[in-house]
Amino acid sequence: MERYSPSKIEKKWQDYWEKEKVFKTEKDSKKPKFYCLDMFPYPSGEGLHVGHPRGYVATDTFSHFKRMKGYNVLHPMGWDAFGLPAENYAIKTGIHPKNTVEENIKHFKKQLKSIGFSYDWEREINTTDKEYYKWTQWIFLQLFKKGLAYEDTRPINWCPSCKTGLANEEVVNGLCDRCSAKVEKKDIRQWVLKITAYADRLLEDLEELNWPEPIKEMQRNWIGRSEGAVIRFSVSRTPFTVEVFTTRTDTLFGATFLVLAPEHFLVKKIMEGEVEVENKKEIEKYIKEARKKSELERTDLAKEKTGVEIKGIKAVNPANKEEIPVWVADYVLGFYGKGSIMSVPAHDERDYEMAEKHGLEVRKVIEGGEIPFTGEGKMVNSGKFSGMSSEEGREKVLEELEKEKKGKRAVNYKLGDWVFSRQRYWGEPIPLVHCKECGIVPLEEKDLPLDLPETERYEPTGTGESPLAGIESFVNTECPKCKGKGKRETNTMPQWAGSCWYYLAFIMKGDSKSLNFPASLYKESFKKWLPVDLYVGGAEHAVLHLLYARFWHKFLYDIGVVFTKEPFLELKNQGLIMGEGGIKMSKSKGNVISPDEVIKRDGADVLRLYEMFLGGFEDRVSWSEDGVNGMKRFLEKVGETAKKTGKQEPSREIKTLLHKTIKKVTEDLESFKFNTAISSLMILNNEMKKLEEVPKGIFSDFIKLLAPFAPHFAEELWEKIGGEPSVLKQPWPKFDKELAKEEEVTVVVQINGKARDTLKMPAGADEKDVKKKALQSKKVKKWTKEEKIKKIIFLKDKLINFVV
RNA sequence: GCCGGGGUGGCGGAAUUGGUAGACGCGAGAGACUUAAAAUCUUUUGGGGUUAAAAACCCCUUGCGGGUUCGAGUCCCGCCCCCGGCACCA
Repeated sequence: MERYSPSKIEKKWQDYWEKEKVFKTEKDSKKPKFYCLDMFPYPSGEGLHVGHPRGYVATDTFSHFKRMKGYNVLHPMGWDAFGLPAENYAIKTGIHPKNTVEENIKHFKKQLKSIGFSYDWEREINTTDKEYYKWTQWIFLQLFKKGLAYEDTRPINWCPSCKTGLANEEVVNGLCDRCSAKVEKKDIRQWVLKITAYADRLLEDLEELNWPEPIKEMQRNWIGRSEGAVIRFSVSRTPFTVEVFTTRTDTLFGATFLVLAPEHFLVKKIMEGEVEVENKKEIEKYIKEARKKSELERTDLAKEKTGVEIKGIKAVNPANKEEIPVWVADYVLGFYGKGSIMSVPAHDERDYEMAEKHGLEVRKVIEGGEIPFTGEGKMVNSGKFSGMSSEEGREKVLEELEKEKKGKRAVNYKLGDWVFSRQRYWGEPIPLVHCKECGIVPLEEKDLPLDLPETERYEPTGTGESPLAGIESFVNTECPKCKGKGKRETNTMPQWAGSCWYYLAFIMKGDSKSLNFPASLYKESFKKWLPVDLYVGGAEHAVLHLLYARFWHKFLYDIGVVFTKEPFLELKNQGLIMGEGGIKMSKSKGNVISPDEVIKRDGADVLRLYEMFLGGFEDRVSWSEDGVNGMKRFLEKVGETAKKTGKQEPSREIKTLLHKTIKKVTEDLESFKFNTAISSLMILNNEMKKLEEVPKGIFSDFIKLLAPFAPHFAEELWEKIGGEPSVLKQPWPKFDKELAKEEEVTVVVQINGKARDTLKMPAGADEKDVKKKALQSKKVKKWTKEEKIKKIIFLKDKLINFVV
């Protein structure tokens, strides 16, 4: 048997596709558009492992399918190339990140090309190109001009290892998302984006998105909207009031103490001596200790509730005018709500723990269960509200508070503003100038891009300033407004900035190679191509890239740059590919499989087929080298079938199977069930192979069905049977409903629901005929001999069930 | 603790949404080819029973225990386990 030798034919067809621009997105096309996007990669030094291309293979297969179905498909690729690895490599070796990135991109591109992806490479983008990041800077400036970017010096997350500030989204369980170092709190001057202004829209518009439910849920949780009230407690012997946020106004009568976070402003006043208390030293000591704790330690649920009473002041419960003690405790978080809470130990588990530990009063105000009881019930000990249900009381107490101006309805979010500046080198410079006369002045559009300056020293300073601060020629500039002396902002943008709008750049590239200003140039193309119809990538970006990009898109919508509310209509997450035996692939375990090896040995088509055949697209799956071999055998068998093609008229049986296969493959592709689509192609091939001669018409349709999965081999076979290339430009086969139906069907005969026999019947046979034939069967007679048939259940072309 | 997703042969996984459980692939067994091996081809392959053997036949089987139904992997109730995410969010 002739060996399947992919290396020659794959190169041949890749060259053909490139030369003939087979996959170029059409500019002025009457076809309906389809925008099919991959999450673009960070071009790391290690290159691809077999897990990466899984999503790419799926979108590529899908893009081929859509093109054959008559769509004008935009399927682009680019590089998200700013980020820490290249910079850290530069620190170690002195090689400029620009050079590393260039090398890595070359390698990645070569790898992707060897898989034969149908990207329109003319639209390739790179976030570190000046013509690209001038736009990233431009969008930042628009945010600044609308007051959505502001300077702040609140304590923020600081990674001591990366020596930079981080966004909340980049802190995972108290650890740095990049390097897993313990994140600290540090006061540094930061640029912050007001993503909270979009909280409600980011939440509401999730409804209309066709995204995996877990991702939507993660975004909902991250935004963390809760409705309740802000209640004011006056503090005795001081001019201050303490505000608390609560969702349970109905438990106000049970608030027996107040707790402040160590970061609370009143605690600061005490430390500064503005408010006199009896135990300042004790409080000071407690705060110092709390500060030392990492976020991880502070939020450890198993930890005991610690705290110190602030002696000498009392708060007044606005519900019953009772004076209650005020405590400072680190279980109350400074950054959530008002940084202070009313403590209701009878109806909150954490407050209960605190009260138990420190001997504070527990007062029951809701009936319904064992203390601490957090459910709904009848209100008691609550003055005139006693007797109401907690749901009703919640509203009534709130109304009363509003009337007396002691509180107001409020919505609180867990989502915080986005800490947007980094004290690192390899990112987009922030295009602002600090001027003594004019304050903070934005650069003008014509002065963009603000180039990232050259330097020999990439080392982060650790002082809260970026390495750019040491480059005098960069820092010292003229104020764009008064032309006096100015100093440039030296922070850079985070990793996520470039990926917030890259899907727009692919559209823009179709209009102008160099991404010129102004934005209005691209109006028509944005209208035509947005939103992205299908977006595929890993689930790890749920609250990072996917949230940030939605935020920027909504902003661009507000300022009239784009015309859809959401950027990505449908999202799919590929499941992880594990090593053999379900172990995670990693360098240290030595079980990483490179697609290069598979391609070299078995070819790109085998790699593509196997990536799609291994299991459900969104499921976690394990790689198996034996399984790869199965795909190779499949293609070899297809090659054998091809040799038997002839002019013979197809039989009804093979026609029926073909049309059933067309139906199945089409439907499976539409619902991203690649594994079962491939399996039905195998079934058809197995049947064709049994024939003496394979009718050419049948086989040519089979090639078309195979083409999106194994494009190189399909092209080769298409040429061999005399087809004009490219098979990928052929229309997708249509199935004939009538032909897809079997002429003869297998009807299951059941006795009391148990299958006892099967009958071959002509399709459409009615109950009478089926019953007659069924009762002739020996097996049926055996089971119905003694008993009477009570009931017959009949399903046309499927089953007959005798109940005896 | 809360929220999502799961649990089907030796393995990866199918099952038209209530209708022959185990498609397709891998692996394994037997045979053919070969000096031999690999590759390839043919064939068997959920477990058990019955049988000298085979055909045929029967029973059991989708994490566990109940239920609804003529009929349950699929629906309902109660458990157990695994994976992912969130977690002192007031």
